[in-house]
Amino acid sequence: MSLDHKWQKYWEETRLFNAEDVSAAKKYYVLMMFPYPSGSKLHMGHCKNYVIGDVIARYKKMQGFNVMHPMGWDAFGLPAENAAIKFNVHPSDWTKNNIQVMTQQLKNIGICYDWSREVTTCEPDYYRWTQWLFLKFLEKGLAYKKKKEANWCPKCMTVTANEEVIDGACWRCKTPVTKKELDQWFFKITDYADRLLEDLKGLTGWPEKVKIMQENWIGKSFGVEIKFMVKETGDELPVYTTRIDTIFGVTYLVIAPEHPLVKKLVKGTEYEAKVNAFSEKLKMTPEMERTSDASKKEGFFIGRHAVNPVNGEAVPIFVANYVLLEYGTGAVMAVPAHDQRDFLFAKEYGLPVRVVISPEGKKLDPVSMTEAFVDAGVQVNSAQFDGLPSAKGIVSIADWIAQNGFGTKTVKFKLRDWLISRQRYWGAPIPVIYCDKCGIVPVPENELPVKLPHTVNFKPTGAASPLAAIKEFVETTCPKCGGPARRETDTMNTFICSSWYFLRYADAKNDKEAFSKAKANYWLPVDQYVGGVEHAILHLLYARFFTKVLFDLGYIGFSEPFTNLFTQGMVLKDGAVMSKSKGNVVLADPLIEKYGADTVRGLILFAAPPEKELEWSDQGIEGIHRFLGRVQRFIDPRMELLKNAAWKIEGGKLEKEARDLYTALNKTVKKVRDDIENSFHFNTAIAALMEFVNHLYTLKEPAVGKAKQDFDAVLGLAMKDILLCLAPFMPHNAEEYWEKAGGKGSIFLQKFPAHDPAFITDDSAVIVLQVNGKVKSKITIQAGMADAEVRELALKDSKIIEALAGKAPKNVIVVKNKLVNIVAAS
RNA sequence: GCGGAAGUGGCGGAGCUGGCAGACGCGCUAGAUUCAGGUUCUAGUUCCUUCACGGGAGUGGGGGUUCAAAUCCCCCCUUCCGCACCA
Repeated sequence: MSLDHKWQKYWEETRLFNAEDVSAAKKYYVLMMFPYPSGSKLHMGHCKNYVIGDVIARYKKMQGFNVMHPMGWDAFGLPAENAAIKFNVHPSDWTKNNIQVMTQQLKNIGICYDWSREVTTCEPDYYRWTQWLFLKFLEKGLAYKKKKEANWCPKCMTVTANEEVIDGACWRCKTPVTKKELDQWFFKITDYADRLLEDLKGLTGWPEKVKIMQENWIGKSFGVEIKFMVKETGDELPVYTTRIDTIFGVTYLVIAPEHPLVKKLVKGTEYEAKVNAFSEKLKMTPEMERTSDASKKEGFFIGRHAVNPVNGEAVPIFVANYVLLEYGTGAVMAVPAHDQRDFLFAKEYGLPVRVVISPEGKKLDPVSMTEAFVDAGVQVNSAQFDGLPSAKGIVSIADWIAQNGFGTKTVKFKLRDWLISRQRYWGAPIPVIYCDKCGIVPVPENELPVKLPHTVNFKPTGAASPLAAIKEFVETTCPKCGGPARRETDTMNTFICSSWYFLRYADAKNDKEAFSKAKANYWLPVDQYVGGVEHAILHLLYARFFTKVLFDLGYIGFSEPFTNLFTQGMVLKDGAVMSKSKGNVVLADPLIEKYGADTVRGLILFAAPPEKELEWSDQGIEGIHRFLGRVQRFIDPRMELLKNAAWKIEGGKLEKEARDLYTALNKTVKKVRDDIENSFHFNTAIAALMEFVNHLYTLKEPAVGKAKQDFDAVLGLAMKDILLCLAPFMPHNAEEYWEKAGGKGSIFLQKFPAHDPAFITDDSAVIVLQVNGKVKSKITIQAGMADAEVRELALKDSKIIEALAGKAPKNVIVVKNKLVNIVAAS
């Protein structure tokens, strides 16, 4: 049996890394974003993620924490279904098979999971609780059904959430999305917009980048909703603006072509057909195209006018492609002089430009302007507000409008409600029933789970989920009145499954509830979450939302799920992210086979700091391999010293050689600890260990007496500490030496070394001597020598005297234990 | 366009609150061990110049602050990432 397997088996059999629900030790919950069981063999990209988490888990265990490091599978979702269709197998079989393969692979690189807490989101004992959570949301009015135009991916044949549309395309398959009107289930994430934004401030353990991305996505803005009125019909037409200071510059209004009021306004007029054709066209245009060229503004007059409440002026109403139905009120007041989009549109269609904000000390000419003036300035042409700085104008005009009932001050968010229904098979069925008499009826909790039928006809049809074709599934009775009823046939977005899995790990086997409150409150929030930055918005926003809802419902006592977040850099190959579809994967197995798991782990960790992207290269693997060899060749002949090594040494009583070694050891241990704890910079931690091992090879052991005794004692400790420091990174070898050295039990039950703070500085210091900032000489002094004394020595140094060439020093700067810079006339 | 991160040898990367630029590793060169290859060990390896001692330049580019700048300030260039008609 190989060394790798020997220890992997040992860890598994001794359940060494299983977390305790009750423990005197402090808990530490380290979690990797769980993977999608895609069936691709483990490649270096995967390896990097899991090895990072593994190092943290093992390190924390050696610090005496009760560590929970679980693993599970985000197992529902389109790729399984698509692959199943392609290979003509059932998604369930495909998924199960993949899980098996991936589990083995994770074990092969020696990741220490608590497998007893494994969760698989496509299993009924998991999605039962996903469905239960849906019912809770429904109960609280946080889930609702609405007919709405939604993003539709023509390839995946389902609707998607806004968060899943990247650059106007489906985030999974990159197909440009179109719009489709369907009856859809939504989660009211907008109710939580403010808290999701506010609580970001408290997430001090999150990367700034991720917080900024969430902030932008939530997109809070302060403005005024102002009521225009359609002159011809008397309809109210509210618009939203953040630039109320420009209200007197409105020269026309623009409505989104899909706006319901538009239909009414043009009904029976010559514009009706034109508007319909226009909005149809926009609907079919992929969003990417519609928004790709910011300058291509298209639209036309619809024969109606709107009255500006502040001055009674009637301005023409247009429809145009650049106004979005979903944001604000779906209509905007156009101020071409001060908004670039309006400006371009006005120039295109010959609409008037009216300046109402003037730049300080300048005059704008509407005719000769080449772009909108969007900065702050002074109010002009703005009735009683003339002369006011526009920054004050925003406030005063808003107040005045509110007082006169022209409109109200409003806060808007870019964030929209989360569309959660999917017209696909491989997901958790939405647990509701439609009854002609009773309407929408939730499935009673004791009837959960609503099991996903094991059909073979799971190909998407386009209009409805494949479940709709399964009579036995659809036809049911109403839980309320007992009459005939139909089941909902859409399934849930898989991001729901992953929005609470971190809670399930705390109590994975519970068949009475999703998780016990006590266990959840013990284990969570997650102390260290690790994952890819690609989920900065999607998963991380949804998980925060779920946590807040569950907190409000009283199921948990915390409202943020992840205290610390670490986003690791991806592994690239030939400049692209490693992925099966790109055909640029470097598999882990062959390398593990050849060099052993520890060498592969070491290389990944040593090549770059973990947050950085890593362009894969095998170069360097020899270096790690050699290092392990050097450790072995050093320890083997000195095994007796290691076996007899003490746990603590009195530094003060050591002879010089031993004391120097002891100091070097302490510095190394401190560096390793600091690098792990402060920044997860495992690359420099490993480098420090290499440096120390190199140093050991250069040492000459004193021949006899106390000097030799002391030295040997420190050397024994040094070897022991090296093993302990190495253990989180290269666990198999560490265990092996630990055993050879007669260590009792696993090395992971030992304490990680701590440095002796009294011995981290050398007795002597090398001082750099500079003349005018250039190094001219070096001297060795007693560490901590007084500045005046060092200065004296520096000025007496022969090379310095030579460099000065008789010139008198103008100034001498002494930096303690570091350098002396002598400033002389040049 | 807006926001964020980054730019250091042939390569991956180190450089803490300003204080010897290039730790550690790869690669390369020379030597030792070896029948040979591999392994291992020793020495060297930023660039220019010099037989050498030495000297000069150097952290994307240009300015500045300072005794001293990869590090702080200003301007510019490049790359990557995110957002992008959000009114």
